[in-house]
Amino acid sequence: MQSNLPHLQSTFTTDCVIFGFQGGELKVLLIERNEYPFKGWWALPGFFVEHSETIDDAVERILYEHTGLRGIYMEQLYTFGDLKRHPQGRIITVAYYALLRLDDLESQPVPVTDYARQAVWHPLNNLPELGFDHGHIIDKAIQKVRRKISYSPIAFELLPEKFTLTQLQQLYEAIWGRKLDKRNFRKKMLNYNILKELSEFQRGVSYRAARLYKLDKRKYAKVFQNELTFSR
Amino acid sequence: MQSNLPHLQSTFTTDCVIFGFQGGELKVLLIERNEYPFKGWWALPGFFVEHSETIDDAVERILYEHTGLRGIYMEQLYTFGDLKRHPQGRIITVAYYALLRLDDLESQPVPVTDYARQAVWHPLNNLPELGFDHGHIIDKAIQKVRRKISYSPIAFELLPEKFTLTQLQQLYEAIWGRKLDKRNFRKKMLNYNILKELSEFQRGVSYRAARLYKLDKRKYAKVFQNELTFSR
DNA sequence: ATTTAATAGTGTAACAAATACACACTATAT
DNA sequence: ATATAGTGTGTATTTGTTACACTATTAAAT
Repeated sequence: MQSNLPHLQSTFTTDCVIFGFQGGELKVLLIERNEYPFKGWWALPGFFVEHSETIDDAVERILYEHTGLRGIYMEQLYTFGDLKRHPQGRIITVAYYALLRLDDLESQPVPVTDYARQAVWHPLNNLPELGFDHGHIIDKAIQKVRRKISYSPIAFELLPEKFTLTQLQQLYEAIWGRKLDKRNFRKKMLNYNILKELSEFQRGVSYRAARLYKLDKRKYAKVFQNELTFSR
Repeated sequence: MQSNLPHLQSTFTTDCVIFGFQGGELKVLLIERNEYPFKGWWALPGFFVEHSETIDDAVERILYEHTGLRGIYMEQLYTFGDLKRHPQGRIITVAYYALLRLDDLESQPVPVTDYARQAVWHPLNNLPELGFDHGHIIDKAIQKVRRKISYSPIAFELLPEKFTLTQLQQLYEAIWGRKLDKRNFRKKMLNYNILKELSEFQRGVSYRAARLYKLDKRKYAKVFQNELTFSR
């Protein structure tokens, strides 16, 4: 903010907590690092932000490098700048979180970068030890998502296009870590009038097939502006 | 996040949206810049973060330099990193907001830094044109505060220790930009049980003096953890 | 053909919270 | 004494939240 300072190279990173939902469980995509520091450790996907890209662009790039997908829902989370968080000196990281439809992935993601040896989905409730302050970043991310699904329909970013109400409920339960009443959940959710009831049903299950729903995009957009109040 | 990179000086700034409440109005402390770029323009207080301080420390320092106060409530807001936001190249800024009891200030604040010629409280609804992307940062800050007073008792950070219910209501009205019903407001606020009714009353008013209240710190702390739901 | 297992799908009563709404009271200034 | 300006209070209505249990449907196993 001051003048007469040298034109310095920016040195900050971005790290991204990528959430997915599968088998009734929330998962986080972690990489095994192939570079020092923390070589061989698990960590969040993330890298230095290039000089010519915005932070959002850098995150989109990182998401693409690790998942092969573009246009993933993402939001800035917090900027971490403790003096000791990076062994090479104080390097701040602008952390993001992203929400991903796991069924959009064709297979286990293969990162196309050098700094990651592999990328693996880990259940949120059973994470390995992480390098840097990445454990802390994930904590903050889940807290944010927990709050945000109460007033914003971001949960749908984690579900396939067509989903059952039970899947939606299980997702809320996974994020909040608490069981919900089926009848009350359905009543409330259908009352928002943001779901379109399809005439399609689940297939390949050995019990009564559930009806599929999808978002009504127009109403969804309105709700995104106005805010929901979804609690308990 | 990668190794074998030179140990570079960090070059990022922090800017702080300092809110105050006076005369039923929300105000923002702006400085008149005494340095290029944007010399002579109004802008947010903010500066480069030193290499040896955390971001929080830098913000506390900046708050102290401009208000003479320590221990002000503050929270990180967002990190802005557009390529064009700073004329000297891409310098990101980690923006914070702070809430200040204006009656704690003895007089108009005098900044002790070189880069500010003066610091002046401006009504939020009538701001001058600002340098950098600072207008945008203020927008984002007020949105955040607007949401946050719905679930967290941060409003009290803007009021004197002893306040009337009408002052509290006017503060909510100023932040939300909407009139509230007096009876409903009082019922709801008193129901949270976080206020202590004093036997003191307002003085020096030419009409019926209002009762003073203050926070019950113990109950306040609990509510801070558990969250309120204060809407409408 | 019948049974079993697994999950889908549905309604109501009780309670709590939010809203809408109007008038009497009190301190001071003149 | 009276005008002024803001304080302080209650209730009925509507809306939202909670608690709670059984029947329906399908595929698989027998």
